[in-house]
Amino acid sequence: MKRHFVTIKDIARELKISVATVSRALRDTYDVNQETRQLVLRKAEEMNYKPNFNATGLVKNSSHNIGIILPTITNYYFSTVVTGIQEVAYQRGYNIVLYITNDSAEREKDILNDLSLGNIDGLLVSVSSQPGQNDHFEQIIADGIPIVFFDRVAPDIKASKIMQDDYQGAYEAVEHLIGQGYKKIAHIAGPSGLLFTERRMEGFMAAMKEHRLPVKDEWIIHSGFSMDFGRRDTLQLLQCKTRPDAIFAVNDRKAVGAMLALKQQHINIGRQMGIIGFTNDPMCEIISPTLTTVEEPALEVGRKSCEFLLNHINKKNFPPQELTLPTKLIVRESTRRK
Amino acid sequence: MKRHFVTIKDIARELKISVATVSRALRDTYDVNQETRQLVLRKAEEMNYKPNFNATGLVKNSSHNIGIILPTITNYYFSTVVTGIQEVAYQRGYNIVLYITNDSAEREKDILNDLSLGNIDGLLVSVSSQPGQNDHFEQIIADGIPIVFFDRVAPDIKASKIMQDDYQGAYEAVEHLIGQGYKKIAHIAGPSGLLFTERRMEGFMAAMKEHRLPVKDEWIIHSGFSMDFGRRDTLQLLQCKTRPDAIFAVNDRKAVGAMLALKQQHINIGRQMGIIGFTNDPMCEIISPTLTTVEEPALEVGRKSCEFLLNHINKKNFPPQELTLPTKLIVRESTRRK
DNA sequence: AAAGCCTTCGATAACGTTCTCGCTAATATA
DNA sequence: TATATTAGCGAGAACGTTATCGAAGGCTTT
Repeated sequence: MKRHFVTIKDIARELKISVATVSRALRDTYDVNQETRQLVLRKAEEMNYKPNFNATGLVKNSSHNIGIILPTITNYYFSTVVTGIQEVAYQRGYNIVLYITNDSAEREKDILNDLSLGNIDGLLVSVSSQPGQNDHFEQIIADGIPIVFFDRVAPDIKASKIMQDDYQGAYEAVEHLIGQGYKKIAHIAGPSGLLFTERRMEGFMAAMKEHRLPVKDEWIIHSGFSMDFGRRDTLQLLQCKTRPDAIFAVNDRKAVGAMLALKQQHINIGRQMGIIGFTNDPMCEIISPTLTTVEEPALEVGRKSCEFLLNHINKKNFPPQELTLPTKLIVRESTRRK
Repeated sequence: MKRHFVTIKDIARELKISVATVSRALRDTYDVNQETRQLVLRKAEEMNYKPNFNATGLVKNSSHNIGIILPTITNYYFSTVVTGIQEVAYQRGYNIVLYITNDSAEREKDILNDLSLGNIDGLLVSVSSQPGQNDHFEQIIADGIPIVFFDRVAPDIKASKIMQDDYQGAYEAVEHLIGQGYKKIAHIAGPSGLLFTERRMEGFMAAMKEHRLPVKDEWIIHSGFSMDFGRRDTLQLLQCKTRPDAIFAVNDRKAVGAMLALKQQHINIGRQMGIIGFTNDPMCEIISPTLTTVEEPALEVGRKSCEFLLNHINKKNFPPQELTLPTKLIVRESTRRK
């Protein structure tokens, strides 16, 4: 029943050298003869040696675990990001440990408190959209645990941040709408206080200004990210004194909510009201008419975030960096005027 | 920079007792006076002591990690299951380690080989749908690592298995179709060799037989789980000598694929052809007409799987069990004859 | 008063690895 | 030839915890 694993002791005994030499041979080439090194490597392979993380962790004070804190994994974007993270973590021999906040700032704080920091080498975080102080993150960084933020980044913290080009993506989205002949463009946005929400807003504003189109205050609504908020925001837009003729939604879920509301009101999507989303969730192709959107490089965001974090963990003095990945406009039926 | 954690040594020094006593006090009440025990517990609380998993793991030969092997997490069912698993794992102080196979039997095998077994206390598995031997799982179980299978279980392995009631769910789905007046019912199934695929097939057959409805061979198609397979299967069904008037799809994705194909062929969904799926993916309510389906208790499957696995890990001689959770029919527009 | 039994605790050895020393032998420098 | 330097390696401590063994002290029983 009880298994026994091959240890460096076994290798040392077989080769009649000391464990120290085996240890060195398996890691650096420092202070060890190339020949003995080869000998050890071959023997290790032959005996199917696998390092014991508990032992290395105990002396190195590390765990080979990286934590991911995010609002949810049951949507396309986040589950894809996690897939990307998993890909590189797996390659580099790290485990990922998932913490799901359900988009609650309080739960986020609880997790951070419970978190036995000794059990985590680094943290990948996408913050909750609920307003809240972010000083608990600062605390953790001060404790020496590196954090990389992705997508939903905390604006005022000095740490690496990976995002898609929200400004540019929004700009192109709105420009596309304008090119299709829409003029009165509304924006149903996410909660304020989130960096990417603001960037998309700025991209929207810039495009409108560039084409000298007016933006009414009533055309801009901040609310949550869910489909239902999209629906509600849209119904509200329909009450405007000057009714918009197109909607730029902060994400696909809200765009879909908007479409559902419009269908219910028998407003023709495309002709009477153009809709564009953000993300490129598979549901864009399921809904009818199909939804024009801005594709986000979710997989790549995941991969890069993880790579950055591992750099922070393994290289001393890897400075915090921000990385912005490009987006891509995908035109479908919901913005076809016809 | 370098943090220092509170250890049982520190507690021992403060209390002027030995580490052995502290260790005992923190775990069992065995061989330790209630008073000293209380003293230790209070001190530990006060000093904010957190056990070092590397140290316990080293002596106990465990890791507090449980592995999850599954085809993908970018769909509603699996991401929800993972959420459920995470919930109970988190509660019980276990980390979860994700391995994604992309539904490839080969990658599954690779992962199992790479898997440093010393680094995993147990495994939660949903097998790939590609045909392949499952003896590598047997090997791992023989090595003393418990496995719990969920959803896509390997039929011939002696281990705990958590599933939804696929037979009953399918039975009710088909009975619903029959109740709506459909008589020529086709089944676009998953790949054969998977237990739940077979169970749904059996439920389908039983309902048809019960109501004395004939089942043509050409009405049954085995293929993959993706939307695109659903589309292709449906186009094939439309070529049948006797065209079916309803389709029971093995999951929602295939059902949606079927709907897309039907829409493309201008066949009215509901009136000319009823459609029912399985899972209750959120997209059921997005597509038009909305999709009737059988809801799976994904979250509960995740929770229970994890609970079972932790039992296997922590209790000696916890026998392998099978658990079947109930499903629920959800009627929407795609089966409304009107 | 001796013998036996609990109860409670401490000393110490593991667990597998890395790190710090210091030693030897070989080579380079003076 | 004498002295530094260096490459290569081993001994042993350390990391935080649990397990084993036995000791001390108190109690009961004879």
